[in-house]
Amino acid sequence: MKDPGPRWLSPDEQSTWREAIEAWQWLLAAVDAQLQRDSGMPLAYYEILVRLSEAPDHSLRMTQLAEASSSSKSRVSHAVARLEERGWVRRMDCPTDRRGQIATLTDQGFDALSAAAPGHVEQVRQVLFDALTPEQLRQLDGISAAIQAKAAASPTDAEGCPAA
Amino acid sequence: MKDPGPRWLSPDEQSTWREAIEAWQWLLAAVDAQLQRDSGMPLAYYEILVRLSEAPDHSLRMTQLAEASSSSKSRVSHAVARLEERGWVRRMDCPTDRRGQIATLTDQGFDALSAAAPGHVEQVRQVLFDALTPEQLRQLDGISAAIQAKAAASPTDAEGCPAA
DNA sequence: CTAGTGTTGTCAAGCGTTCAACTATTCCAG
DNA sequence: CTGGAATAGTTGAACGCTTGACAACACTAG
Repeated sequence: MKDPGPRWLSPDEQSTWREAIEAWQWLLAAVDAQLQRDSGMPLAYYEILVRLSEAPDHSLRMTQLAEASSSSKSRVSHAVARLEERGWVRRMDCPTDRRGQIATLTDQGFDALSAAAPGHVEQVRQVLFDALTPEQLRQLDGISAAIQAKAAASPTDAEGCPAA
Repeated sequence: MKDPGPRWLSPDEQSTWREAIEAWQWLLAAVDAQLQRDSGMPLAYYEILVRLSEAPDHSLRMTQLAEASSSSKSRVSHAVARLEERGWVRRMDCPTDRRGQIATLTDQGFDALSAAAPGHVEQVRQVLFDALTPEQLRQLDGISAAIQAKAAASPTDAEGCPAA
C-alpha cells in the first residue's frame, strides 16, 4: 500500500464540518416544517410554485422547471401531478413540440403561494437573518458562492453529461 | 388590516437566502450521494455508526443515540433495525432498565465504517474544505454557531418541551 | 400490592423520492 | 422517405422517512 492514507480531518476541521452540517440540516428542516405545518406543503413544492410564479405567463416547460428547481424530471413530474390534484398547477400540451408539457400556475395556486409566503418569509428571517450579523451575511454570500462554484464544476448534478 | 404586511426580503436578502439554501442543499446531497454510491449507506446511517463508534463500548441507549444524532426515536429505531439486518449493529436488553435497549456496533459494523470513512472524508474535503479559504472556514464557524444558537432556543426540536 | 403517571421503544399507514423501464416525438444521416 | 439515435415526459416499484397509536416497563403514592 503506497497510499499515504486518507487526509483525515484535523480536530478543528472535524468541528467545523460537524457544526456546519448540523446547523444547516436543522435550518432546512425548520423551514420545511414551518411550511408543512402552516401551509400543508413541503419546501420543494413551495419552490416549484415560486419558480412558476416568476416565469412569463406563470408557465414553464417541465424540463425547464426541473432545472430551475435543481431536481430530476421524475421528481418534478410526480410533484406536478400532486400539485395538479390540489388544483394549484395545470398541465397543457406544448404547441410547438408535441413531446412537451407546459406547467402553468393556476389562480388558485397563486393564491396558495400568496397565503404561504408571509409565514415562510418570517420563518426565514427568524432562522437566518435574525441570527446573523450583517457582516456574517456578507460572509455567507462568499461561502455560498464558493460552494456553488464547486457544485457547478462537479459532475454530481450532471444529468446529461455532454462530455461523453 | 392593521398588519403592516410581512417583512419581505429585500433583493439582497433574497439572493443571500437562495444562494445559501441552494449551496447547502447541494452540499448535503453530494455528501449523501457519495456515501450511498461508494458504501451503500445514506449519511444518516453513517452518522449513527460514527456516534456508536465514539461511545464507550461502542454502545448507546436508543434514546441517547437519538439525541446524539439529533433525530427522533422512531427514526433511529427504524434505522437501527436496518443496520441490524446488515449485521452492523446489535441490539441488547439493558441490564439496569428493562425498558431499555442498547445498540452496539458490531466488529463488522466497525469495519464497514472504517471502509466508508476515507471516501467520505475525501468528499467532505472536496465540497467544503477545498472550496473555502481558511478565512472563510473561520467565518463559517461563527455562522454555524449563530444558527445553532437559534436552533437551541427554538421549540422546533423540543420533543418533550419541559416548559409545559 | 395496586393504581396512576411518565418513559422507552416498536409498529403500521401514508407520503415523497429515486431508479429503471417505457411511450411518444423530434432530429439527422443516408 | 426510412431507420436509428436522442429528447421529453410519464409510470410503477422499492425504499426511506414521519406521524400517531400502542405495548411494555419503571417509578411513586396510597
